[in-house]
Formats: sequence, C-alpha cells, structure tokens
Amino acid sequence: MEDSAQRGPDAAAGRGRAALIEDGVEFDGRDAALLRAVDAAGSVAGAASELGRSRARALSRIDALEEAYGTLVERRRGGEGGGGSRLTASGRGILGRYDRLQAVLAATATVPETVLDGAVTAIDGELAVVDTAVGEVSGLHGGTGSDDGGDESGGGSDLAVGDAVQVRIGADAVTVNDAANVVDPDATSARNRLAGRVSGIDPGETVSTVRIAVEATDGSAPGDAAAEVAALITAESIERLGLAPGDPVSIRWKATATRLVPHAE
Amino acid sequence: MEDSAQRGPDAAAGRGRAALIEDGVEFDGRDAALLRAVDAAGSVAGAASELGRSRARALSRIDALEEAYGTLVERRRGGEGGGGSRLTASGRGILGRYDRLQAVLAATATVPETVLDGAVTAIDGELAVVDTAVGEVSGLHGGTGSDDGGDESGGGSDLAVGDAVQVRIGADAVTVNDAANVVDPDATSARNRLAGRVSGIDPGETVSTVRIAVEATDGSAPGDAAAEVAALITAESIERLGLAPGDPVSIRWKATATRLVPHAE
DNA sequence: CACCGTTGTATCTATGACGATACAACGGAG
DNA sequence: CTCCGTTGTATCGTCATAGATACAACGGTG
Repeated sequence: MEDSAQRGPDAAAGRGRAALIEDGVEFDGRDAALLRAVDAAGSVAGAASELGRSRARALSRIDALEEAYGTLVERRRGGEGGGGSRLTASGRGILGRYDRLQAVLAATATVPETVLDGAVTAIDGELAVVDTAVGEVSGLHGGTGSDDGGDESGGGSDLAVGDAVQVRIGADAVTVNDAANVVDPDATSARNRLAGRVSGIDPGETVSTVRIAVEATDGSAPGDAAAEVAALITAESIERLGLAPGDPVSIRWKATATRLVPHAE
Repeated sequence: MEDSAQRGPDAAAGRGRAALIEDGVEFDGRDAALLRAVDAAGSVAGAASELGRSRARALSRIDALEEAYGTLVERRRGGEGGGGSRLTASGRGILGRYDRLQAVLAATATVPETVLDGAVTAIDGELAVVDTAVGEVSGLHGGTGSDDGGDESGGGSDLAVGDAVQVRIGADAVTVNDAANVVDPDATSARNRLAGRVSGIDPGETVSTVRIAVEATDGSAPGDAAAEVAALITAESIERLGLAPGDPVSIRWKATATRLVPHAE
C-alpha cells in the first residue's frame, strides 16, 4: 500500500476530533457545549446542572479559557434572579470558529480524496511543483501550525527539491469540464489540468463521486490509467455535462487547493 | 459582530489541534511521534528513550491504540539484537491519515475564509440552497461526524428550510475568471457564480489573497458591496489575468466546496 | 430587614495517564 | 552453555483534571 504511486480515491479519511488551541489552552467540544449551555440557561450554574457536571469546575474551566482567549462570559452576581451569565461577542465568536473548524473536519472525513505520491521538482515560495505519475502538479506546502503534544509531524514546514511528498487533492476541489468544450486556460485561475476518462460514478442522493482515470505522462503504460482522481459533482452537473463511464473529460483544480504532505520513507 | 450578513475575509481560523478518533481512542501527534520513532529506531525501547518517555508506558499506549485501530506495530522479542519492532502496513497507513488530517487543519488555519450569514431556502439531499446578501448560494451540509466529548456542535446533522446558517467558503476553493472572457456555464461543474470587482490584493510570496467586492442582489445598496469574498490566487495567475483593484471579475466555486454551518441565534 | 439564586473560593477525594523501577520471558550470537 | 537487548508485565508514586461539598459575597425582591 505504500509502494505504488497511485492510491486512488479513498473512501474517507476517518473520524477525527478537532480543537482550537491558543496559548496552550485547548478549546474542544466539551467547552463548546459548556458555552452553548451557558447561552441557553443564562447562568453557569444552570448550564452545569444541565450538562450534569460540577458547577465549580465549570467556573474554573471558564476562567482558564478566558485567560487564553479573553473574556468569553459576562458574569454578574446578585440582583434579579440572583445574578446570571451571558456570552460576550468574543464568546460567540469562538463558538463560530469552533463550528467552522468542525465543519471542515467533518468535510475531510466525508469527502473522498486523491493521494498521489511524487517528488518535489521545484519550490517557489509557498508553491511547489511535484512530479507524479500523471505529470507535474503544483500545490501549496507549509503552514504546518501543528503544535500539539508530539514532535513535528512529517518533517516540519520545510520542503526541499527532491523530497518525497504526497499530493492531496480533495474531491470537492476538482472541477470537471467537458473535453470537447475546452476553456481558454488564460481566462481562469485554475492551474492544474489533466485529461482523462470517466471510469466510474458513485451515486449519492444529489451529490456523486466521479472517478476519472488519468493516463501517465511518460509512455510507460500506454492504455493503462496511472491514477484515478475523484471529483465531487452534483447530480445536476453530471446530467448537464452528460457524464457517463468512458466519456473523455478535462479535469482541473487550483494549485492553492492542493496540499503537499511530507512523506518520509 | 454577530449581526451583519457580511463578515468578509477572515485572516485565519486560528490554530487548532486534530486527532483521529476511533472507538473512543484518540490518535494524536504524540502517538504519531511514537510510531515514527519506532519506525526510525526499529524498537519500542529505542523509540521511548529517543523521545525521553517511559518504555513501559509506550508499550501500553501501543496496546491501547491497537485495540482500537488494529495491529500497528509488529513486535518480536528475542533473536538478533534481542528483538525489535516494525510498523505494519496499517501502522504506516494511520500515520498517513494523520498527516493528511494535519495538512487539512494547517490549511484551514492558513487559508482565509469567507463567511456569509443566510437562511436555508431549499434542501435537496446533501445539498442546500441558502439565501444570502449576495443571492442564492448552494452548498453541502451534514456529515457532522464530530463525536468528541461534548454534545452535538451546532444542532446536529439535520437542517431544515428556514434555518439560519453560516456559509463557509474557503479562499482556496474560489476561482477567479476574467469578466470579459466568460466561460460557458454548461461546460463546467462549478455551480456558484458571482460578478464583482477586485477591491484589494494582499500579496504573498507566490500566492496572494484577492478580495472581491460583490454587490447585493436585491437593489438595497446600489453601489455598495454586500460582501467581500476572498480568493487565493497564485501570483502567476494574477499576472496572467492582469488583475488590479477595480477590475471587474467573475468568481466561481463549486457547491461541493461550500460548507454550511448551523448557526443558532 | 430577611430571602433567594447566583457568582466566587477553598478543600477533599477519585480517577486516569504517565514516569520510574523491577523482574520474567524470549531467542539468536558468541 | 552464557550473554545480550528486546519484549512482556506488574507495582508504586506523581501529576493534572474533574467531581463533591461547603461557605462567603453579592444585590435585587419582597
């Protein structure tokens, strides 16, 4: 599984868990639930009892979070109803950030991805060109802001010419074009372009995964596909393009939507 | 901050931390470092001493991981060199999965995103249409596989017509087209399309963030921009398209690259 | 004034993860 | 055979986190 240049569309990246992290303090799903419960109940005490957890701990947890993220909850004691607590604007803001991070994570678990093995042939700033079985592909690297418990993940943010990397292309980033009606490449910002044939369609309710077989650039395998690239397409688009297995198509995706993962071996 | 329909391009979603999770057992950066050290040292004992952690704990941690993820390390005691350990294929596989998840997380922290507030007007399978300040936008919802400590994040996977949602568009998913040279919409699978003007360019080394002002669809604000959408573009593409502030452009992104986040209020 | 429910704060205990340490079992090398 | 470094396994102490409990402080309401 670790040998071939082609891995093809993978069903899913698996379940994951995400947390914001700032100043060494993690904001995870438990904290999000707490803030949401405070928002709903109007008090930390009510939220804690609603969640079945200790009120004192909930308060100290909020303290710890606020030390890293700023004021999240406006607390008031005494007065009408004995007091109460309300989320601040930044409290709602962090909930939004968490939700969006969660949405991205859920998407990566749901959306198929294509992984190509290759070697870096050129680096220019945040962009790198990688030689793969289907030709040269350009993508983003770096930005590994991954300071958790462990060491750097796969070699840090540095990448050098000749390094072995995996090119990750999310199926939701791949655009399928009619092969006959080729778009003027100068009119768009999508950079990577390949020709291929539809090798299969995995239907969904309204969204389908189209597998596209792409031939190798070097003439090593004449009629054989060097890789299979997955593309997420709405059923409507499939119908509009009249896609069916065997059809020649042109696929295209942005260099900025391509991620390079250092791949030691 | 929680009122307007427009939030504009946000600098970053903030740092985050991700972990695979299966069967209640998390696989985080610490575990990845351990497996990588085992691969490098050829033994758990060597890996533990290399990482400065307890050998007994490392072994029991591997046991715990294998109970959830299957055999990751092939251990052999006695024999040449006293024994040793090697990663199995699935051990390398989980490392790859973790690295790719990490890459996605790093990308979401690095890449700007555009967030639009809106309300759901139609739902059809995995797709939903949302009415926003810039018109109707379609995107994916659901797939909230987020079982961590807390409750469901923003309301679970269910979405109904009329619900308030945030539409999240990653800047790396937005394609910029020359307004003059409009592509035949029937020839591509990109669905959402808007016209706008370049309002600013934040230059990077080889990749820049282009901000595009989009006017409202309802004639409420004639000349004013209803939202600003961010697009990640390579410097080369900017030059090729001759982009400069004020230029009219056509932007486009796939419905499948758009995520809908339930947004209680 | 007393009453009430909340926010603060302190202390004790339980739990789980980890390091440290020790010892047995294994199997090839010498 | 002995020697060696590794894998197994068990035990103890430490540390961080969370629950449980108790009590003081607050400030409207009555």
